[in-house]
Amino acid sequence: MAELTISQVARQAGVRPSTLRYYETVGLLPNPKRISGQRRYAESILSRLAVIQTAQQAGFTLTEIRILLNDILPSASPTLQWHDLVQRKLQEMNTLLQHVQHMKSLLEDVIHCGDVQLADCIYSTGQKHKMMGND
Amino acid sequence: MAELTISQVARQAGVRPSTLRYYETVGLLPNPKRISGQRRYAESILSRLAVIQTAQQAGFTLTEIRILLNDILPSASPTLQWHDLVQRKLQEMNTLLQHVQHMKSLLEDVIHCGDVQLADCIYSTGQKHKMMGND
DNA sequence: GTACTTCTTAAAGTTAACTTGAAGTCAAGA
DNA sequence: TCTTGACTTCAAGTTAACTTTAAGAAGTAC
Repeated sequence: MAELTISQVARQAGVRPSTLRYYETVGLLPNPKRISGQRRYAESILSRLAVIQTAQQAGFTLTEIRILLNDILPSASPTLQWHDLVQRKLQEMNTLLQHVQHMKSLLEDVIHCGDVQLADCIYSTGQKHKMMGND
Repeated sequence: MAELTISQVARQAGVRPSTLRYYETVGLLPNPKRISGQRRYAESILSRLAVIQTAQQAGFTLTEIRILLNDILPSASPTLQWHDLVQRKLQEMNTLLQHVQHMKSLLEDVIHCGDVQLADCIYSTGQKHKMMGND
């Protein structure tokens, strides 16, 4: 089984070596084997990194991912905490989704302002959205 | 016409006094009149702040808002730059929207993982989404 | 006149997720 | 042997949008 240097792992995972060292310091990656001081990784690190990236894309913070990887996944019965975490994150995503959609409609409204009293228009658009309870 | 202290403005606008001072230092607010060293604002500051908040909710950064308020709005023909800015921001919002929706579907997929090999499931869910070009 | 509140400034702290820089080690190649 | 390239650590820098802190001044109430 091939052992990978930090820059090989970095290239294959699409991150920088410094990112991997950083992940190590914050406890996201285990301390790898060393050969004359240099890190050597098993290939399995790549799927761990993929999990991290997937979780990141799903909106988890690195702290949450660390908890997930180190505390929840290795535990005997991860179900409860895991589902709680995902459900909570799903809630956050829904809120964020509404927020983004609100931003969009705000922009779409504002783009129909004439140029004459642009500031006034932005102001009244903001007020209108406030009225609509879209905040 | 009543003149407002910084904390009155702050309360009415729903921000902290320190935020107003900060806005002043970054050029978002003009230097207000002083009475024995203390800031006094005309009520019109409130609609300017509302414009700032609206623009912020629309996803503009403070730097963009500063440019908008100081450079574009006071200029004779703001049309082009203004529309460009809003269109670009609308693009960004659409991208963000897709991203958030992607996060959601990722989470919804992952929540259907059994507990047995959760890490594997997250990994393969991530791969699946990669395949779908949803990244 | 003193206690209290609100204001002032300038500088440093906060958060997340890294990145950059400085100074040094190590192994391989010409 | 000398150079080159990749690695090492640790500390500090980056970005955005503020917040906090410290130390002090000014106005108001009693």
